[in-house]
Amino acid sequence: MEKIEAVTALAALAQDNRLDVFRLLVQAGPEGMAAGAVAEALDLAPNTLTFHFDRLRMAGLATVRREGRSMIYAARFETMNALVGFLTENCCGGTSCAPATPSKPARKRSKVPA
Amino acid sequence: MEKIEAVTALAALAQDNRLDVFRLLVQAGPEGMAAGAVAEALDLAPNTLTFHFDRLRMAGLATVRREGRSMIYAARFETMNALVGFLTENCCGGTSCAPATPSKPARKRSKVPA
DNA sequence: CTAATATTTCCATAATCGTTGAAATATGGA
DNA sequence: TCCATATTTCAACGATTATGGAAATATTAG
Repeated sequence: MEKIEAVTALAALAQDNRLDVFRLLVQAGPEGMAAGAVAEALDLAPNTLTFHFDRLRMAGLATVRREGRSMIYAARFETMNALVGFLTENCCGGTSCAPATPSKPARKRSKVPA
Repeated sequence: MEKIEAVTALAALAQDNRLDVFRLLVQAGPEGMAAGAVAEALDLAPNTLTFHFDRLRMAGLATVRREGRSMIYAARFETMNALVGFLTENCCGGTSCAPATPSKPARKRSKVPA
């Protein structure tokens, strides 16, 4: 995942209501969930919800499909996985989130291995 | 990690320059890095940098200490680790980022039966 | 003390954000 | 067809954001 995609995905999740929406979609699983059901579950106005869905979709974190009168939104797990991967690789020490690569052997403190 | 902390941390990382700053701090390791060094490395104005450092600190993603005339900023790996944990737990299927509730082994395409 | 360095604080500004209300669009049913 | 349902689009608004310039603060050197 590129940095710009990561920033967009992070921004998409960095909002109270939108994070709730995404969590709900995750819980709903791959089958997804109708916009109306999300609106009712989270008590959000339909137009506000459309705004948040758009953000999630532009960030690659959700997909839509029409089913009758309803729009069914579903989480894109692949993107979420890539985001977590990006954060782990780029914003953590390495595999786990440990202090990164001591460029030279630390003098004062001895580093705890693993 | 609470949801509100996660949102704050996500917002702190959801900005181009700030993500760069944090990544640099991660690379710098626990010893941290002087504000001026970050400014030079990323070509950012000192006041702009202070603004971004503040965000990172308020999100618990960085710490400061004074060393002579310099302010040394360091990444808070613990918070970053907690954030990744939050995302994995709450925004993914479970341990990894797999589709939640695989009630059935996902055939090619099945219409919603409910 | 004064001067230089390193960083922060203050004020201003354009841009973006999240929400609302009203109107528009799409679908399915009588 | 007309009507109800489901969702989107549009226009507007106050709030927040990221950045810039100028001035203030803290520390060290001379």
